Amino acid sequence: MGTTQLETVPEPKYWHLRTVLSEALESEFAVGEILPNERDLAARFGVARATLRQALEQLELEGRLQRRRGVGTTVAPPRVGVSVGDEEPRWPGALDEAWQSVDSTLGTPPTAVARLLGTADGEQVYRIRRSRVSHGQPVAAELLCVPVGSLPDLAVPDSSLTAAAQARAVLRALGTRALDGQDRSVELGSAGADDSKELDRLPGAPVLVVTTRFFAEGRTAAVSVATYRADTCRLTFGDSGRVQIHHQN
Amino acid sequence: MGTTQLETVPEPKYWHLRTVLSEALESEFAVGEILPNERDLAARFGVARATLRQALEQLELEGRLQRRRGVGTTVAPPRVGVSVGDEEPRWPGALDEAWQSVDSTLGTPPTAVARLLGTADGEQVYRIRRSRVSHGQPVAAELLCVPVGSLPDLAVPDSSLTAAAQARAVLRALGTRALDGQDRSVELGSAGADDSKELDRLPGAPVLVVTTRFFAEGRTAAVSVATYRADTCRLTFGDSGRVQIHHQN
DNA sequence: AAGTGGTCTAGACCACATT
DNA sequence: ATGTGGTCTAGACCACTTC
Repeated sequence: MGTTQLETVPEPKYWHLRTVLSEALESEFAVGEILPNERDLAARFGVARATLRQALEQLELEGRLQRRRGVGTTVAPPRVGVSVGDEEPRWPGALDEAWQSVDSTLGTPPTAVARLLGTADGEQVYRIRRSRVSHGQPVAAELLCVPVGSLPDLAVPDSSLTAAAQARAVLRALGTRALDGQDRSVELGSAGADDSKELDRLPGAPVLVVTTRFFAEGRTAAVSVATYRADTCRLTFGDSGRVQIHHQN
Repeated sequence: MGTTQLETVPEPKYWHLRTVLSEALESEFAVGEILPNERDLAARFGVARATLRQALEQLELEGRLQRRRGVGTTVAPPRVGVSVGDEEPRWPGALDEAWQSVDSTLGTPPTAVARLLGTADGEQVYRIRRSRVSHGQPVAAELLCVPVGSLPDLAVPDSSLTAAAQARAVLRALGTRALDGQDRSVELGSAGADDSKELDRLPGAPVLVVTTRFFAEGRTAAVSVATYRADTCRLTFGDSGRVQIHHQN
């Protein structure tokens, strides 16, 4: 077994290590079990710790491992399927959703969001921050921006209201309007300082960014940017959330 | 400007560097422009090359940079929006799609796919590999598996047919059947040895894995696993493909 | 206090593309 | 031949959790 290494096209050590560890995870470890620490593992495989870490990072990116500073490295459970969007469009804040409002302010949107909304520079929007929890773990953080002009019937928020109450008021006002359609995109991103705290991860952690535009009366009435933990989540469309999907090689 | 560093909660160097570089990219560089090489940049910022590389990796993950061995680091264009799935389900291989069949074999599916198909161990499937090109660049590689039993009318392939012709025959046969529905999920993965070659990336490159199940006559008639380059692609649902979305901070 | 993963360093060599 | 990014090393120290 020690003599298998003469390959015609020698792959990088960390990649080979990843494969070896991957197989070991399937055959010799149970979900939740803790692995030996990095220094021991590196010594066992005869590589520098940095090289071992490169392999672990790959496996963590694939959702196979979970690493926590001060604690250790554990075998991750299969990713949870989180349903994001069905066939028919719906306003955010519909009752059956798993979102919880954590804050609501009045201010200017991030420039990327302003571009999607088509708002003028410095135009005010309601900024609602929500978080989504699944199986007791935070899985997503969202920033929902609604131009003040989209909700003419809503009184400018009273400072006597709690942030959560303000958020509810905005969502309720949105729900009364006719929704013409919506739009969605998914891309890879990395958690900023704020999101990473909400998601209980380090800054820079990989996230799946789901951007949704809501259309009403010929314009973009709201934009939601939701960041999902890429390590623990599998986004599902339709009703595939019920099914187990496992990692590929 | 050199004295701004006394922070109450000092963030990691590589993260701070990422921010600095990110701002420089927006203000001082044009798309396609090449950055100074890593050794120079590291010296300029007074950090080790490994630390600088950590910052560059972040920016590459976010689709802001593109690095090519032997060439250099360039400013990446905005991610291209690739449409994946509309409202109504449709068999793969419909005419308007941008997929190109590259191979077709008869064999057993990967275990993860077998689980989704509900096939018995060792049951044979048509395995079709396709690739998708957008703007002259490969953006996705797909493995489409169809159990032989799903297409009773199709003769077992003749070895005289080319792989592309076999693939067409399978897709055509699929298209004649009634499609009851479909199912989709998106998750983060890393490119395997085979996919990474098709996508023109190094093994381990981040990819968005889109898994689609096709239902017909009460069973899963086909499963598609498509891996999209996460660095260059933004997956769109509905008709958001027309719009520019830029990175967040 | 001890043990874990996270950050950082300063160097070396390799694979690849270009000249 | 040169220059680029990619891999790897051996060590140090830090931040965090747990005991």
